[in-house]
Amino acid sequence: MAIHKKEEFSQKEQDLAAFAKALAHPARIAILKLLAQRNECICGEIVEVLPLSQSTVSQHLKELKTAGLINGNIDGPRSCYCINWKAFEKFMGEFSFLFNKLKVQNEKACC
Amino acid sequence: MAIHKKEEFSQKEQDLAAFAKALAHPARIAILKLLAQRNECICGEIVEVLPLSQSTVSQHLKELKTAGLINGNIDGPRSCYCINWKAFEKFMGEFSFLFNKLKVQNEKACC
DNA sequence: CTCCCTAATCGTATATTTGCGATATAAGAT
DNA sequence: ATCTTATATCGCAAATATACGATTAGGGAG
Repeated sequence: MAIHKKEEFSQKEQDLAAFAKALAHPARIAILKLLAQRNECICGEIVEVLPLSQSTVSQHLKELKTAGLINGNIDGPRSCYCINWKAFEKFMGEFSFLFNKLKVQNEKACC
Repeated sequence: MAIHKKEEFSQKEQDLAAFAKALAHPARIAILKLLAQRNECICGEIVEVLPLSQSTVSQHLKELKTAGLINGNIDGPRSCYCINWKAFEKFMGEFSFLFNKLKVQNEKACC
């Protein structure tokens, strides 16, 4: 890649792409699923469930956090994560807006 | 990456991740937006709109097609793409199922 | 058939992601 | 103060992704 061209796209496009990138790995999907399923936020239980090392899981958690999809209470000995539903809904909403809405006027596709 | 661990996750997790990965680049978001906006399916007009070379755009189109998000009529001189709304809805539905549904029982988050 | 035009593919350079072991950090227990 | 436990971070290796120019392929026009 000579130069990153990502900056040349609109902010909204970049934001949606960043959101999608955060979801673009089965481990992160699995983490989010776990966080969504448990009543209590989890910490290192994730490490036991996933087929990945502790450091790798920690890295995935960091990516999800950086993307704003999860919140983390790093309080001392154990840290507690949970889904940031607000951010989640925001992005899902934007996707729906972008694609579901435009779909109506475009039903007669050629292929 | 010593070994790819992606295979160790469930098929559904892998599928969702693959879908997200297809969306994980502003260029591909822009392409999908374009395809959704135009009544007619487009071909190389995309190249003119995007700040990328023809070969790069072609590669992104290929990725979207491989992911099943778009259909392509490669009919001779010019090829015509359009969004595969069915696949799109399938994935959006699965995301909603996974996250929106689980949200209800998990409103009292700790962080 | 030869000349265009459009689009796909190849080869390659560079950037980013993924994964892990080792190490650091931070708080509670002894 | 030291040990333990739970996480985060660093450094590195390998795999992927991104981008582009050059080339190839496949029609239509003349």
